[in-house]
Amino acid sequence: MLISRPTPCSTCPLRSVAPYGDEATSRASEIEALRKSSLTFPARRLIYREGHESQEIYQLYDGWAFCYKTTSDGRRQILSFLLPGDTIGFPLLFGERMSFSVKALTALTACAFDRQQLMAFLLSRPTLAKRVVALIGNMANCTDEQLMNIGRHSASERIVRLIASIVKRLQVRGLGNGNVYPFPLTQLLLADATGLTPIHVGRMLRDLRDDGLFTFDNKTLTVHDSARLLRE
Amino acid sequence: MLISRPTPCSTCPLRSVAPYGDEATSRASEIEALRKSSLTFPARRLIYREGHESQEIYQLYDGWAFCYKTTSDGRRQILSFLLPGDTIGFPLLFGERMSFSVKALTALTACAFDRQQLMAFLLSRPTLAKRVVALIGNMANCTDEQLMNIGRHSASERIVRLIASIVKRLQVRGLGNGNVYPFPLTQLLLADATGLTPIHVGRMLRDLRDDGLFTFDNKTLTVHDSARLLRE
DNA sequence: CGACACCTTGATAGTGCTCAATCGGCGTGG
DNA sequence: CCACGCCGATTGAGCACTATCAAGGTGTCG
Repeated sequence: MLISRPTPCSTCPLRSVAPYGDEATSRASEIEALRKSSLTFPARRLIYREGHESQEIYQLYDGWAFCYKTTSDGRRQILSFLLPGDTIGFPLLFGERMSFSVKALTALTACAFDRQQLMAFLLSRPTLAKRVVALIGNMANCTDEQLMNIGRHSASERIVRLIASIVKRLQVRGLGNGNVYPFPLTQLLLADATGLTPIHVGRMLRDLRDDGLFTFDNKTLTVHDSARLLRE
Repeated sequence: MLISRPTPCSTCPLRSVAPYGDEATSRASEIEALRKSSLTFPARRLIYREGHESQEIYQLYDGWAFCYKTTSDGRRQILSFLLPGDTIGFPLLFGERMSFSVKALTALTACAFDRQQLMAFLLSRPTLAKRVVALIGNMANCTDEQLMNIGRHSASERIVRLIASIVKRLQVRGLGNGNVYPFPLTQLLLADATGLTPIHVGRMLRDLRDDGLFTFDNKTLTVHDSARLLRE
């Protein structure tokens, strides 16, 4: 847990993968002892509020969530999406206060850890500490990528890159089936993540669909031109 | 060194402050032993290139630098500006490869550390390790702020907020004199940091000047309405 | 002096936003 | 079962904001 597989190029801040066993489960027994009750959240439930404290960190088992900040006048910027296996509330590892809000996007199941216990455990194991440190580096890099994406790309490029980054992460985790992936995002969420208007996102998605890149409806993404979507 | 003062709201990723002694200099003697030769870079000198390895981390004594990424077609996104006291190449603390480039903005003087030595030292001192960890949290938060700034604010708001964040950092470090601050940024640099065009940045700066917010010329920023610039 | 970097202005084009209306799906409650 | 409300997607028309292109001006440095 809290271990990052080498996700080739994902644009995901919080990225502790391997929910169901991988090379890191050698330590599984010790980690299992730290797990508190597993629990569920309904869709749209606020999990953390920006600026608030919390002693609990979660690992996402199933479902999606997203991290965001809001401006004083109500505009929202989504910082990242959390997929199964990700850690919810990662910043609580190095501070007791969340710098952004997190909300459940779908109904989700997760497992809770005590912030301090988990941190103490991770720091007590040098190899784990190293992995956490590498993970932090990845997180920072992904945020930087997103910054460049929003700052220096056109509307349709932003959408393509955001979706590509999510698809890559889904692939790494073995979610999805061939060219078909679960994809519960709405146009409003895509807009808030890319700095665009939901209406304009809709237009761009139509263009991309007409272009034969991908289609999505009914919370399912179907990639028709995988090479073009995922190339750089 | 590598200690972050509580900078109220700065938008600065790499933020190890206190170049010339503060509460942390209690450990100064130990740290001094780690310092390698101090050195200078001319303006516009590339210090790190994205994707390359390096064993040296620098602490900036004097002058400005900036971190950036470039797209395949040459567009540039500036991620952050580095001020005197900041650490150059912070990501090398948790990885041997830089995920972005760093360039000297002005001529600058700095002091070198060996990456591994420094990391080992910081991790061997629990109180220092804690500070590094807090610093990482701050860095992430500042990048998130910048993401929201670019994603959800108008051109002039972006510029105001970017400049406000820099002014706050200058204030914390005691750089600047009353309402006058050193400010070596060009309109092109502001554009690459805010995701705008240099020409448009110029127009917005004119409007802000006409509005009586601030003026800047000759690498000097004069704030006329400090309350309005720094509010929120 | 020439070369260069930087700033400024104008005219024009285009990208993305705002506003308004329609439509379908879905859950809730009568 | 249907009515209703809400959410989300889609379309059109018009506008605002930002980019692009072109030209000229200033300062600095060799």
